[in-house]
Amino acid sequence: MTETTTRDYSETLNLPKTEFPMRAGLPKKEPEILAKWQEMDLYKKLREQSAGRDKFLLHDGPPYANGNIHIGHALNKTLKNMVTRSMQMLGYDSNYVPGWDCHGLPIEWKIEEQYRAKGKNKDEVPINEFRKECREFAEHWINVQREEFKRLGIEGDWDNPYLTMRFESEAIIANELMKFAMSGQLYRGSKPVMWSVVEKTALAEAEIEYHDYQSDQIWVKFPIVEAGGTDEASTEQLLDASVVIWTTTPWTIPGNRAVCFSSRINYGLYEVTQDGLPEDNWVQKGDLLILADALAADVFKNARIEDFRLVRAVSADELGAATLAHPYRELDLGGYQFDVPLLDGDHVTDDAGTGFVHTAPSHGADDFEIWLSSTRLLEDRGIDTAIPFTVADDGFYTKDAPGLEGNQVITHKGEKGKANKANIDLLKDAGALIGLGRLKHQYPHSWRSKKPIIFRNTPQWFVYMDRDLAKDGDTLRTRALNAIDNTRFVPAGGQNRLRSMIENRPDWVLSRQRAWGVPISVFVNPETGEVLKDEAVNKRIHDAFVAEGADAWFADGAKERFLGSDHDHAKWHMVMDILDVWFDSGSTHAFCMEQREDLNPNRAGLGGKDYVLYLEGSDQHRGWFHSSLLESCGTRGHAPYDAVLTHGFTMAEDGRKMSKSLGNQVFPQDIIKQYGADILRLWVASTDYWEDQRLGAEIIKTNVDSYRKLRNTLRWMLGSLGHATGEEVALKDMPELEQLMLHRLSELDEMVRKGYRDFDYKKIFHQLFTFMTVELSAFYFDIRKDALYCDPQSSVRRKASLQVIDKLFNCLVTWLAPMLPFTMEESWWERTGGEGSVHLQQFPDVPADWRNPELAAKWAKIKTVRRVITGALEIERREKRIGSSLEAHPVVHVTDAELMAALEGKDMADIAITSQLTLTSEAAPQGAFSLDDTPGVAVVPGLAEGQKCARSWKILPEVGTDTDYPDVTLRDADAMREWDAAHKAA
RNA sequence: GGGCCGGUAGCUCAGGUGGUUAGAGCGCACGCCUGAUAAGCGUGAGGUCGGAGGUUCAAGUCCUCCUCGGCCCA
Repeated sequence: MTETTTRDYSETLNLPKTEFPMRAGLPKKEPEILAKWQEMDLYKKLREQSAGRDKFLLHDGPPYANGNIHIGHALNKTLKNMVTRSMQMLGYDSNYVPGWDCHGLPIEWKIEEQYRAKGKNKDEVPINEFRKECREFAEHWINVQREEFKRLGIEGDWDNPYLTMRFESEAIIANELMKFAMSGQLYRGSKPVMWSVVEKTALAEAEIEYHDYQSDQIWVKFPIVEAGGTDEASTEQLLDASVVIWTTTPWTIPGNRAVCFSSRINYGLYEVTQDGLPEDNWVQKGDLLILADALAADVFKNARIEDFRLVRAVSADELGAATLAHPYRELDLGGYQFDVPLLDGDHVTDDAGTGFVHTAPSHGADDFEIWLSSTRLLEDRGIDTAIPFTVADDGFYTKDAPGLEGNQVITHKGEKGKANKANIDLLKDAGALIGLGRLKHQYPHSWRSKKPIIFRNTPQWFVYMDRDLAKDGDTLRTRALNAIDNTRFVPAGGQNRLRSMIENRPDWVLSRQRAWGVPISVFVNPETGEVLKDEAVNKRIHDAFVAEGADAWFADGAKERFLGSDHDHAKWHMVMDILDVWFDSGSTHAFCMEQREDLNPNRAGLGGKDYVLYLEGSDQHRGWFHSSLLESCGTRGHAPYDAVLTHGFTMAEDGRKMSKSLGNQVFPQDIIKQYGADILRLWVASTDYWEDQRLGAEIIKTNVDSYRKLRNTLRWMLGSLGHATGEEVALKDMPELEQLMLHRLSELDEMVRKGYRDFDYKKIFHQLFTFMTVELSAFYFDIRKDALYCDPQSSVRRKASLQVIDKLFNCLVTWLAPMLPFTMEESWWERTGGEGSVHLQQFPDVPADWRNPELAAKWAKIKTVRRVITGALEIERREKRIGSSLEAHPVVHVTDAELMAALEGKDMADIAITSQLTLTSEAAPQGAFSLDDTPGVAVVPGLAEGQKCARSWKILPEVGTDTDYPDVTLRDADAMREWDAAHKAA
């Protein structure tokens, strides 16, 4: 035996050659890429590149500037970024200007909190000093969030974002408000708000804490004064009866205007049958009371009655038709002569009380709501719908509570005043009280003073929903509903959701009794509620705000300055309320989009070609989508957007809400630090964001795995392309396998473009990912490795493959760039030697002649045959007869003529990655391998004959027949001749 | 309590107008390769389609109820 020293052929192979690392190291790499983008001023290049194109404007909904970003922000901004990047690459000018919401309560709280820590009181600080601190606080968080957003790979005009607190913004917001005033849409009304007597201030829901509190509870009769029974007798019977209510706030009785019942509850007329009651008992034998059946026994117990009987049921119709008298009507106090209607209300239950709810629209949200929504019904019945101001800001009754003036509900120290006792006494005098007690329960308290709060009616500023504007029937509501019809909603369900809100919403309340915001910069006649309409005054206000910000409204001498000399200063009062922040953000289209040259759209819906999209969480149907719609419809007559896209919320891995207490929160900062922003973005791209999504450790891990697979596939392409020369092979000269890949690219191109237009990122991602793993990595690349590594440099097959891989790479990297901007840029730079940016590319034009469905159909057949071959080889492998598939020589029996036709001219050994393969149409012998779902194909496995090629590892009889290279195949011998010639020359 | 939305393998997703044994990728298990190597290839096991009724010759797909979860209201 002679020992042949075999040459090391590996250096003669075109093995993958790339610097692109297998492990990404994204947490370190991404900041470097960001720095490079900054250095090349990518944002500016994008703008220059797309100047003059049709605009696709994603108008940013402003996050609130008061803390680090959370996963919801990350999702939101990432989606927005996928929109802008993809639209830019689809050929639009897709600019993105981020914004921030800066005014409002939460920031005020933080500043107040800081005051408290220093023992300072907000009221002792001049308002503009306080506002300055709020401004600085917002500024700080804007800067923090800006960096966090940039780190996510969000491209936009970060150097010039819009801010609701910028002077120009405040000026335009005030201007928008004054438009509502000038057009008569703004009016002064009233509404009950949560009020702290101690602090003499209105409180928001979030400023309330619930503590135990001992309330006085009373059961009160409201006599029926008008009734409509089924017949005369039943009517008479009702007129002798009373409806009973229960309340824990006796002081609200003067404000009573209605009693609510529910048509879903069963009510009965009950008669007291008890003998021997003391003479001074509040309830006497023969009294007729109407109560919910479920609660009657309980009520009688509290009225100290043991014997009673149900006379008959009382229907909802009877109740709805009846009218009650206020219990104070007969007391001669004046002011309680009005009728008290019975209103059917969903909020009424029969699990506590009497089944009837005392309704004082001045003192409760439910009460106010039902009173307001019953306006028409009440007016038809001749009932005055005015809501009384029964309690002043100091807790004392006003003249609207006749007979009770001088009594206080809550004292300035937060203790119970005499109001409850005074009312209880009056009720006793009137014979209306039937039960009395105390109740310890949870009651709202001010988070600041820890003292109980009350609901009290206060003047507020509203915008009419149903007042005619330009013409009959042209109301803010009808305008908004029309605008909704003309807007595209994705997903479509959002349209109904917004519509039903607009259909049902009450008038728009704009005022807040606050300090940090844009003022309701109007003057009002305090007697009549008339609003001053003077363009000259408005202009002075606007100009001052532009120069000094809205602080100008609160500065000394503001009234004189703005009113000037044309108006009686005694007659007009400055409104010191501020605007609800929803009005601020509802005006972003006015002070950002319309004001910026590079945005101001010529909208498709309005005759132009630009397109405006709003994209936020689905909660914004009630929020930004809503307020922007009303603001724009009120001032411009149409919606500020062409389309509304919504996303769901991010849940923990178990599908429940993330919460601090459950410890199931996921922070974007943590993911970025540990894995990188592209991992987070991969999650966004892979999930169904239209619904709620889940996120947790396992899901992140899945995405990390996907990322690795995707990255390695790219890496291999880059490695192969490391040998590309750019030589072109004509489509018709390419092997079918290459043509097949181009066909697939043409199909994917269509899918990707449609997917981006539909904002359907998960579809794009899943399809591209599956394509890369199944069709590229496991099929095309696996097959072509032999040709790419071993073929001679001159091989057309190899050149065609490199050309196709180049196309594949180009398409994939650009298609994925909106989703994975960092990794695709890294790949792009690796391929181009650091030139330009993938983000400056358009999605590649895919030639029409790549599409070849006939070829695809043929190759589908080839693949079914391949499956049978690999199945057969698997058995051999399991039986340890082979290891590598190159050790095999299967005999493939194809008796199906169609399948056989598809295989015509194909090198099936290549396709099945075997060294040899025999194809025959003869019937297969007994025991040949086949698959149930692939009739007509059977495989008899066998071993490849011949020697193993030292270069390509194929086993062929020809190995040894080349005299120059006796240890390789003839193909490899040719390759070696070329290689040696080239290297000798060099 | 009301309005709207959702619940398909461990994970992420497909499953036009109801129609053969419900699919894919990832993960997992096992095997192969060792020239994509903290990689690549293959095979396999995983689902009473949230639950219960109903319509139908036939339902993951239609209807009703229940349940769990979400957003917005109250």
